[in-house]
Amino acid sequence: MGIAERKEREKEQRKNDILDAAEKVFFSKGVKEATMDDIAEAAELSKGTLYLYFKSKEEIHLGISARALGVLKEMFEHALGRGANGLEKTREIGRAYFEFSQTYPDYFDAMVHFEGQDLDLSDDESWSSQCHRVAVDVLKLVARAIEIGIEDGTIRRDLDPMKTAVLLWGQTDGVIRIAARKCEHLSEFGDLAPDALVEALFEFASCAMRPRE
Amino acid sequence: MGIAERKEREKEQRKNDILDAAEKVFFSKGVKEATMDDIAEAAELSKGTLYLYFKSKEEIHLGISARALGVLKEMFEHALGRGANGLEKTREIGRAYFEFSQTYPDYFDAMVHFEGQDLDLSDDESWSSQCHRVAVDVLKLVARAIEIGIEDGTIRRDLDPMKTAVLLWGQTDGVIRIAARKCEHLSEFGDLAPDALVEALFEFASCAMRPRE
DNA sequence: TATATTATCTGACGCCGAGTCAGTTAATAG
DNA sequence: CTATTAACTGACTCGGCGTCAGATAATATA
Repeated sequence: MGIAERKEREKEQRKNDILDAAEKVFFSKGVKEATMDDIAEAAELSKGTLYLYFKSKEEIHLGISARALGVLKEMFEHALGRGANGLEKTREIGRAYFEFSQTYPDYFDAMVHFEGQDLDLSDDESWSSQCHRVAVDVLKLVARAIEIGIEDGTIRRDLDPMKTAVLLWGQTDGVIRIAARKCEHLSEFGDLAPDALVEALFEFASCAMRPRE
Repeated sequence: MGIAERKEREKEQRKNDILDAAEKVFFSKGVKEATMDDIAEAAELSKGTLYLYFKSKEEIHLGISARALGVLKEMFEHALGRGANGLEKTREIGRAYFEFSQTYPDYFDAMVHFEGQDLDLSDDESWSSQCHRVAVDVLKLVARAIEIGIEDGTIRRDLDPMKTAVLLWGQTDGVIRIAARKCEHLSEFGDLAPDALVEALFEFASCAMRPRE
């Protein structure tokens, strides 16, 4: 009896459709301004139906955050395949992060939103947990690049991969946020173009991670 | 006729009283959960009166952000007086930032909230502009520490003070956020205690800023 | 001191949006 | 063809933000 499975698939499909609609609405008029009725209309469903698939507007938002993290993870996977050595791979991941923030600014915001949550992991099936799992995967990719660097000698042996990954993540995240949001307001203090700022960060980080000669 | 001035002072006082009340409410039950009626009650005023002093709940929140930034600025000023040289002063400022986040977590959150706004500086008197001005002051303190370092030779000559200040700010901000919010959820991957993470960041940054021998 | 004018304050009310639920419709089982 | 279950609906409730006509207090004027 394949009916149960089909139903299951259809249910997943519905969720996806709703997220598609929510994305359109959120990204066009802003998350705060978007109403559940807007989303319902865009999804061609009644408001009540939305609540059969998502507990709240917040859950929908986190659903989009999960998508964002998925995209980021994919970009990191590609980046990991690029650089010639561990240090370069790490840098490629950093570049991928910046590219992500520029190419998918709305996804970037969604990711930022997730990061701002104090997450409750009690329910494994919640979007919050979903996001967290992907975020951990993403971090592990960074850690992997660092490990490779340690093995091939382009990165200091005394660094702990995971700890350094968290560090790099935090640094890059912080700098990109400023670069993305505040640049224009600081232009009076010289050229602080986003890409210049981010490249400077990579210089800093590379310098700190390279083995001392 | 000193009446106008007295009135002016009283008006400022009222604003402060309202912010005091709002702080209590925001910090005890959370910004999202707090209602304007809660604040009105805490301030022993009617809700309508709040709107004579603040345009919206959001404005009150930004008012608190401005306070937070004020506290941070003061802490940075003290830190600037501490270290023996420019590089050390820069590090002291970093430490002050971490201390700020630990000592005044609610102010830290308020500051984060401000940073998340896409700020409209059209109105010079708005709290948004107020916050921005103090934030720029704060950045300038960092830049000053770097300048001192360049002068006394503890920091590379080729770094632009303001650009580097922005960079350090972003990095530190990002790492502290993760350290503050996400540590417990990453403990499975080794010891990622906030202070250890932040110290590692300072090591990184010092390493990158020091002149190459 | 009595009265007019202005500044400050009030809280009931309008409005809007999140989330609910009793009832309808469609799909599957018997 | 009917019974049962699953999927859907939209009118409704509830609660919070922000408003405004009117009350109250402070100051100016006669």
